[in-house]
Amino acid sequence: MSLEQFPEQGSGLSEKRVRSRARRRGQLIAATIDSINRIGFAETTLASVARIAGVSQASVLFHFKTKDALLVATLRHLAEEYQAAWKTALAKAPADSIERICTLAAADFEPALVERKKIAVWQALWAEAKSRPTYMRICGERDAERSAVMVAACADALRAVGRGGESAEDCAAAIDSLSDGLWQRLLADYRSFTRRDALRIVFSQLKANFPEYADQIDAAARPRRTRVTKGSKSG
Amino acid sequence: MSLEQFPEQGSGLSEKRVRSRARRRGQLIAATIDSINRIGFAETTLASVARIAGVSQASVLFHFKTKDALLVATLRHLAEEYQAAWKTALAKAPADSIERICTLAAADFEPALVERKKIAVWQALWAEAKSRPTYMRICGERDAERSAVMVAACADALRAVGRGGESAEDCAAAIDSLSDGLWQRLLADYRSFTRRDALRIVFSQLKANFPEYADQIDAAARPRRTRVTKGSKSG
DNA sequence: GTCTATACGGTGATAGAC
DNA sequence: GTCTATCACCGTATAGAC
Repeated sequence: MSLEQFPEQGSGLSEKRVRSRARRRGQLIAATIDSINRIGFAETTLASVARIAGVSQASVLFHFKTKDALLVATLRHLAEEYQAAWKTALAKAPADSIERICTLAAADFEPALVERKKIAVWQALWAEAKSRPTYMRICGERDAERSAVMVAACADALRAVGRGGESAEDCAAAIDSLSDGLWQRLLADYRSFTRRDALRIVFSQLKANFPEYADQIDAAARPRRTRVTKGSKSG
Repeated sequence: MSLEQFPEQGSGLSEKRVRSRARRRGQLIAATIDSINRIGFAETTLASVARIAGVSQASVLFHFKTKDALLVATLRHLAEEYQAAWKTALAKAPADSIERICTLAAADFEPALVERKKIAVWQALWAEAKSRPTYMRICGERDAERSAVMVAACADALRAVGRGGESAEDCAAAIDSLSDGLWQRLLADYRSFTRRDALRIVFSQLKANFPEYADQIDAAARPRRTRVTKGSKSG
């Protein structure tokens, strides 16, 4: 989950140089997130990002050739973080299908992911995605892979309790759409609606959909020990 | 559900004049929706709206003093349309609590509301709302009233089946958040995901949450005769 | 009411010194 | 790499003719 790779210019740079570069880019992406969070996507300019990062406008453009490239890098960063979160969680989860469903559902609300400013940026970029093919592509890839895993887990779980005739797609769509809606609410009602509220609702809906697994779902809901361990990069 | 009222300058204008004005404003709001739908919120300018509406930029500013006023009017228009839709639906629904829940849940997906371009505008304006107090207020009012009705209906329904101990707030939040998420998906997967898919999933979740009312929910799901009758203005 | 013309500030991007 | 200075352009908004 390193911040950025540079496939464009991978060679000829000392490792130190590369890391320094990556750090700067990370700072600028963070500043972009801050800016969108504070003043919104439409109002975010190179000037606002530069000011928050404490550098000059030209410096931003030195690291990202264009404003658009900066925004795309920001979106990609969030998408990668999201993907890493659920993949890591899934890797640690038992192989049982209902456990996998619970794990995937809960992973959406890991503390690092539901930071208010990040949700704000997701919403903003996602809203713009419709008219920006590049954004759409990045977001689409994010969802496709996860969605496939969720559908498969739902199909398994349904089959295991003799409900193989029901639509696993619909089941997965219900769970995932609920997550999306709860994210939205986390952004809107951030004072009165918390991550714990969201998790409680998610698990209540899992139980409603899979009453046969009620005990297991309760058990999965209890260890609120959602260790994120995000820093661990392979290398 | 008339397009616009003019509380600011209500007097001294002939009725004809007032209506002509309202029509123009309606056209400009429609053009704004088109623009946001096509090129996104950030790229929408007075020029783009004027071009779509087929008038000059100055003409837009004659009817809406500022660009911001135009955007606020657009958001307000959508919010009023939304509110009118669920209120009308609710007025025609039986008084039974589960019927009211079904009606409210289904009202979110009336054909007039789930036009792709309208969802696109909702998403865009909602994403900006965080950094625009005025938007937030308009959206907040929209949700507060409806949410209260939904919570009350859930509380009734739960009590009626001896589950009064469960949280009606959570129940309502689950239903409403699902709707929000499904709206998002209607926008993203508009080719493969339709209004009917959304309705099917909503009703499946209602049944999962209220298995005691399965028959009634099925019955409510069947009459897909969602007449909108939107034109009827009280006069 | 609608237009054309225009003022004026801010925006993304470049040039070139350090 | 980072800065200041600068460019061309485009955004909102206004003025004034018709």
